[in-house]
Amino acid sequence: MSGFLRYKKILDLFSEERSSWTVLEISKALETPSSTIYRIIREMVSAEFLESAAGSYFRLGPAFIKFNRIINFSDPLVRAGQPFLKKLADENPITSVNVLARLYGNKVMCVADYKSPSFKKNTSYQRGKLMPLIYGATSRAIIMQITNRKLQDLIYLENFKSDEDKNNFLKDLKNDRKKGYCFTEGQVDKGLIGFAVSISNKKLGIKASLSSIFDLDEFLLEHEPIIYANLASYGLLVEKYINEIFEDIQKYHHETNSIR
Amino acid sequence: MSGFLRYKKILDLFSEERSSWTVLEISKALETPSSTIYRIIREMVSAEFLESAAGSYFRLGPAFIKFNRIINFSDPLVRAGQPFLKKLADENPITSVNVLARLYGNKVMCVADYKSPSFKKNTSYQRGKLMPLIYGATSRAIIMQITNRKLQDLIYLENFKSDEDKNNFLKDLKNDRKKGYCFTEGQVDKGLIGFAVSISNKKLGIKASLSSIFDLDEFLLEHEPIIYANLASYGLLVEKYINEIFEDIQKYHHETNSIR
DNA sequence: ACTAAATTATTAAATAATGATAATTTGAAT
DNA sequence: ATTCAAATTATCATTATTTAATAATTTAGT
Repeated sequence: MSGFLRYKKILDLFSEERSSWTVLEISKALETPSSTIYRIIREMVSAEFLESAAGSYFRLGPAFIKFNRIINFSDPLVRAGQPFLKKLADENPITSVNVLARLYGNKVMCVADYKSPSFKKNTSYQRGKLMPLIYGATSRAIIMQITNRKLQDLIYLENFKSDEDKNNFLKDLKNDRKKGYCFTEGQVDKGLIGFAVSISNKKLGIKASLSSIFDLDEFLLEHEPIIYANLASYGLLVEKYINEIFEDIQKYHHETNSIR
Repeated sequence: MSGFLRYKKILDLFSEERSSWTVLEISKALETPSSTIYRIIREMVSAEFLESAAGSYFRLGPAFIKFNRIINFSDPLVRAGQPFLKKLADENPITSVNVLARLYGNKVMCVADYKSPSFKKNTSYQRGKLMPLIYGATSRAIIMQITNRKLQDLIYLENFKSDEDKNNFLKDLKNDRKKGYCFTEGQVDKGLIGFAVSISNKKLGIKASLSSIFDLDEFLLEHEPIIYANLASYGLLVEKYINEIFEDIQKYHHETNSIR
């Protein structure tokens, strides 16, 4: 264990389910002597990436809140898409959860979300949550942008029930790519359905999706065209704004570089 | 430069004002050879703490969004206080911005906020933003909990206009400590006034504040008692919930330890 | 005030980081 | 497709840091 990995492995222990650890627990989990862990933890506490909690436990530190904010105000995808999620929700024919998501390692991460105030069911899509790569429209609309070779690498570790299952998945993906949008039913949350379109920007290396999730009980077939129309138009709008943000950044860098 | 600091120094370059950097720029800023920076950046990109943006620039990576979420769902202060901010806003006599804040190094950081939808003016208090230690009711209600010795260390670097200024500040702070609440006018944002109470939990090492910020133009003297009453009662409520969360955590740790 | 647990300090040995330079890859403009 | 500069990676001897066993100290709960 060396370099940044040393620190990352400790941070990765902290999860929603288990959000505080003692040095001894970390030491056991990583099979590393506690004197070493004590030293590393001390470093991370002084950097505010960890902080001590009650009873010799440690938890994640406020540095993450600070950097999260900077991302919120600077990440092109979040900046461009965030403001439209409420509008999309308001224009959808029934209550919905609306999500911007992107790749994170071999998972999909929601980077912004807006839920209609009266949406009743629980949904897994919340900002910062990692979602499975091969289930749900939100994920499909992202991975359908990825070319075959890289896709193979990405889904290498996914355990499909059978080869047939995997081939069907790939065939469906190919069809979705042609259509330009995705639909799935109950793949992530029982009783919910999802519609999604791709969001991309080559220059910024963005491969993402915009999706709306509905309660199956409220959904009627006649809603479908409106849903698709909304997603398609807001998808394009988000892409347009990403591009504007990209140009702003370019201009800014140009200015700051010529000042010197 | 060694240990975690190596990585933190790079991350600290990224700010709201300057959210993307090239390797060469980082190399210059930190006076470190670019071959070293390239190696470090590569590590951080693979850990998703940084990611490459367009034109050989790098920006903060999605790891921060993920860990921020875990904090949201696990930090006792955020968990306990977040749900009450809207209620506090709704019960205030005029539109307001309501903030939970805590110490972050020698600054004060807002960790949760709720703004009445119709609040018009801009305010500096937004989640994740660092605020000055010695200005604003939000900060005062935090530092008034700190005993003299530690307070001296904390404000050591603050530049007061004069020694008299500093002494007045300390005297006012002592008074506020007696009263149990703080009021300031226009110290952080022109045209805004702030009211705040302390939030603390000894076991969890929490020193924080709950504050309401109002537009001076809307404010009438008759609002004052209601504002104080709201802050006082919600402050106590938040402390009560922090304590319940503390006990939950204790119970959880007890269980997981006895399983083994 | 006592005690066990938590944390820090100290070390030589083991390991990793550094940075100058060379080699390679990438990407933008023909 | 070709070119060329800029970006990135690879190499490697030198230098500096990390490791982990142990001892010393501090902290926190009765």
